[in-house]
Amino acid sequence: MEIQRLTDKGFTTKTFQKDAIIYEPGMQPRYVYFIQSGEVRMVTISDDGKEFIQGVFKAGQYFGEPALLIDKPYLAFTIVNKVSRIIQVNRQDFFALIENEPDFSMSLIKTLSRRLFYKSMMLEELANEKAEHRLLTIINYLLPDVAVGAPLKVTRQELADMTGLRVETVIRGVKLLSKKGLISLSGGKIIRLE
Amino acid sequence: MEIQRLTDKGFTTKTFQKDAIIYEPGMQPRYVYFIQSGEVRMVTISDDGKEFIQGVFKAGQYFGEPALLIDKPYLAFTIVNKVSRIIQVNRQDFFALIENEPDFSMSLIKTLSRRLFYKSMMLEELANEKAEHRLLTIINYLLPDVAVGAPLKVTRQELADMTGLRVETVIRGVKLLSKKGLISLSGGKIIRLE
DNA sequence: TTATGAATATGATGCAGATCATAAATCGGG
DNA sequence: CCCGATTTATGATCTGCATCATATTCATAA
Repeated sequence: MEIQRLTDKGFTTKTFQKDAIIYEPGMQPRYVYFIQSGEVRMVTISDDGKEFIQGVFKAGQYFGEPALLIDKPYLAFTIVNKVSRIIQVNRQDFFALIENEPDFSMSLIKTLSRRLFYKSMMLEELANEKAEHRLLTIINYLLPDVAVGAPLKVTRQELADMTGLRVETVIRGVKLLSKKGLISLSGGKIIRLE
Repeated sequence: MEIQRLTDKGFTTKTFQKDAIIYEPGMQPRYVYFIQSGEVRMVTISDDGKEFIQGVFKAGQYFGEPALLIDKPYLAFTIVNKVSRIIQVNRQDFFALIENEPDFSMSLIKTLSRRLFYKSMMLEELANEKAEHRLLTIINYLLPDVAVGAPLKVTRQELADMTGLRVETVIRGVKLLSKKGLISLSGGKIIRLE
């Protein structure tokens, strides 16, 4: 995996504690961040303090490239969910990585494409669909990542922050979806069937 | 420019008439589309027929790569705005392009990053901000592309379809923004100052 | 010019979801 | 097993924007 190759090359790891802010909107990008372990969330926060989850990144993934690549200040906060060990790769080294490692370049292209896909999907939802539809869409998007019969490890608040809704609306919406048989609940948790 | 190189290599051009649908949601991607001339829009359409503009593509640009790269069916329609001459590059040739032309690969990465940036910005707007704020944001996003003193060539309906609002709301919103001095109008058109 | 369709405009009404308040259930750590 | 904190739950009210209806203005071709 990419992280291994980086440590082999002598890149060092930095530890960030829970709730640490790795960068915030307006800052000029200096690094691309590769996660060795832990988890971070990328969120925008409106004037009245409401978070919107732009993405969640885990071990083996990287974040912060788009801003660095097009040389524009960050739009979002990146905040640590679980203590994380992170490799900061500066602009020069990152460009070298792209130019000298064709398979990294290809995987970056695919990663960007996947994120773009997700954002296009959510944009359509936020622009045109109402609460229940939005909820069903992210739930179905998240479910394939959990084992059959296992629950979705996500709070109603997190669903709210991914869909631009409010907790109360998510709580009511999830209940309705379950009543309609479109999802199945078990002890409050959303369960993957089949 | 990339298009020139493609025609040099013997790729041929196909003409699409206004309002032609190049692809639609659910279709399996087979090509990446390079625009030689003309203009297309990429839109998602909700059950009740409301369009959301995911992007607009003009001469020299290409579209359709993300779906092809991650091998998932299209999410959106791509519809011709103005008669267009388009080069269809199939999967194999497109991958060859990425692998054999390092500068194309880099420009693709930057293009994807720019689109991602735009979508992140709009997601925050649609999730958290109300009509006036959304309008000010796209207007300020679009303005740098027009000459100083020139008007924005965009209808209220198009602004509506980019922001997830309704025409009436856009009309009232634009008027308010101008009253507040946040934008300037001239004969109904939004003007770039300085 | 005038006709005709598109774009802009404006008022009235309805409704989904935000907001506010308060409570019950569940969870994680000592 | 208990306790404080987090998460889920539920009702009441408020509000921004959608929706509907109907003009008016603006372009463009005949």
